[in-house]
Amino acid sequence: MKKKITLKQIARELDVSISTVSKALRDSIEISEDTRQKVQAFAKLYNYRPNNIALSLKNRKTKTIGVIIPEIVHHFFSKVISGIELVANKRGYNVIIGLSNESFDKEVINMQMLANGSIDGFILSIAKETLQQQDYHHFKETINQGMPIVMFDRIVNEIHCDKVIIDDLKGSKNAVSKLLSNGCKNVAIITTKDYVSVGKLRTQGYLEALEAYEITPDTDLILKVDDELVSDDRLESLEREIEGLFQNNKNIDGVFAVNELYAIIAMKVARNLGMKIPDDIQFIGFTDGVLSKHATPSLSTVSQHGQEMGEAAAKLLIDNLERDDEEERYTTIVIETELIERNSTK
Amino acid sequence: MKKKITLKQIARELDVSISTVSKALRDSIEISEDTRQKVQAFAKLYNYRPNNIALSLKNRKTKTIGVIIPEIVHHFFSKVISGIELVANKRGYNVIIGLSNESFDKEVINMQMLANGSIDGFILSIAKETLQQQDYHHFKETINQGMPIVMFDRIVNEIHCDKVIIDDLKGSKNAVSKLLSNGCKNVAIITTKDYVSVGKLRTQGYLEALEAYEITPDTDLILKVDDELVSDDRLESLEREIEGLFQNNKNIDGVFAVNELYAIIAMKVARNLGMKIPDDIQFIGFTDGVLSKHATPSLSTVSQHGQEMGEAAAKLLIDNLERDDEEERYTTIVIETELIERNSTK
DNA sequence: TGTCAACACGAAAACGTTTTCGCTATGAAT
DNA sequence: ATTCATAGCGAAAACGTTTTCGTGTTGACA
Repeated sequence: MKKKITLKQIARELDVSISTVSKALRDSIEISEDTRQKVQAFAKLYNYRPNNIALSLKNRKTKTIGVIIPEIVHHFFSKVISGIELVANKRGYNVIIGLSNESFDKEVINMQMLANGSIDGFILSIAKETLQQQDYHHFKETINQGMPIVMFDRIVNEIHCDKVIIDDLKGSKNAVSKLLSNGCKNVAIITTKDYVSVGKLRTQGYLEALEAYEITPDTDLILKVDDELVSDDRLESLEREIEGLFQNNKNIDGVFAVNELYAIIAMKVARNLGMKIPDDIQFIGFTDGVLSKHATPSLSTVSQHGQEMGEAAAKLLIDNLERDDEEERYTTIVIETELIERNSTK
Repeated sequence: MKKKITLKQIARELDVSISTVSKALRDSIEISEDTRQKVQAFAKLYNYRPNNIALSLKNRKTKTIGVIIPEIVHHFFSKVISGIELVANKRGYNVIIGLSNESFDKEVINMQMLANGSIDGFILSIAKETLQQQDYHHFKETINQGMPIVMFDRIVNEIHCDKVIIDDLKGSKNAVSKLLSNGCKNVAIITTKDYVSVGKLRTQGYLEALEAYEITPDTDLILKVDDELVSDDRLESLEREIEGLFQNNKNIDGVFAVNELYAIIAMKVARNLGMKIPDDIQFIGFTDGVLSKHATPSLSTVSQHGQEMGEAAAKLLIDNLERDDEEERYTTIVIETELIERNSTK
């Protein structure tokens, strides 16, 4: 087992100084051709690589990005990470992951763990609990210490930083408009409680679409589900809620759901009730994931383009990190959504 | 913007030495009650936290685990990460992610990026291309340099290190036996090419189950699909392949697929051909993901318990890192699979 | 008064780099 | 012969810690 070799060891071995070795390896003109070759050959032989930690300490930058997300077993978030990793790697950065698990405390702890010099900046999506408690001091403190943050998807206006979002309102408005233009007269929405910003916005898009078609919203057709974090028994009760929705409103002929799972479950319930998709009832979901694509019938969805969001966020952060003018100008990038039409709509 | 404060700054501010500050913060008995309180108060006021990079350099350990996986937009792998993160965090470690994207080169580059001091050890699952080329020098070198590796799922016997696997053979043998005991007479398997070790093992399990039931394997019923990495047009051709399988073998009444997607697609094809599930034909997949649970009919699967695998791998690695006896004894942990019966089987 | 332990603190090394500055020897130019 | 530029290299500082060792002051005790 030959341990990693250091400059000091090379220096001792070749009977030169550490500085000489360092310079020789970086092709400095100060060093004679002779010694340069000697050093480089030796270094190659022993497979020398500069110690990253030492470099980080010296340069006061780690070339590492911290990413905090609510969960990773989730198509959207893993897509985003995939995008982050892509541009980060291309630009010589590493990605270090923290999971908040939708918990405020874990979010804070994770950020503290990373903010002590381990990373150069954050990319994050806010935990639900944090959104509920509306306690954002940890973000403010981090930014105050000079560590840049890029937020994506679940953001909050109160915090002043770079952001990458989609136009939730427009995306859902489009989707609902599509249902209406496809002939649906009674479109229901399955959404989340309002504290989830995206849920709220998507509900608003629904309402605006109705308005554009001069339809008065019917509160009976708006189902606000308690939580997105779905355990197995929550699933059961969700099914019953949706079943109730359909039973009490026999005229429903279109459903817009603010996420993929709600839409899939609603389709299942509808089919069990004997409705034909898309003839009797049409469905559109939000967030294009593996479920939408492979469901039967395949589900039309509003794609969030998670990978692009990740790429944009990473670009924003790294550009910021490598920009030397100190002038802070925060930008918000809006990624366009895309309505992917499949077999759950006509 | 108040930047992070250092020991040196505290020392200067309070007119004591750096050593005194350091000791005071760590409650050393060398320091008088007076100065201790003064220093601690000051540190708290300025929210002092030791710089992680400096600590890493000094201690020659980073308390960070490097994870290299083929892709992250994948239920199984994200589950594993989730498990790794859980125990890593609990034990004060961070997790840094590298994606090989199934490419040999990216695997090597990623490992080099991390092996230069950024991490204390690796947890990884081998890229397909690496398995094909059978070039494992980067693993050997890493281990030789004293950096421990834990492999999970896609392993290779040639490399001597800790491993976490499932009993692929047993898992698939169980699944196929289940189909047979459910009355299936002609069970087909949809599998991958043999270079993917798990594909090979699962195929073998299939054969052993048949043997146990004294059934002679029919090569027509063994469909070896080219690649697991499925792009959209690959999907189409996969459907046609499976359709061919069914058309040419009308007697098939059971299907075992080595992953979830193959099973879902096969179910779809079968349904389109007018077969009733599970009456005419039964299905079991491998890898319990979101598709299996929410498909209609829901798919019976062999669960790999990804999260547990991640937890076990992290525990193995950290135990190794924190053990001081130098005696190397590699262990292989086998995580039990579980057959989850849903509606695609009787 | 002289000795010694205990106390409280500081200096410095070490981790592995990079970089600035200074030094010496060589040869050329005056 | 003296000056001077230059080539080639080394010493040391710096990044932020922790820890070992040394040192000065105090008070107690013989």
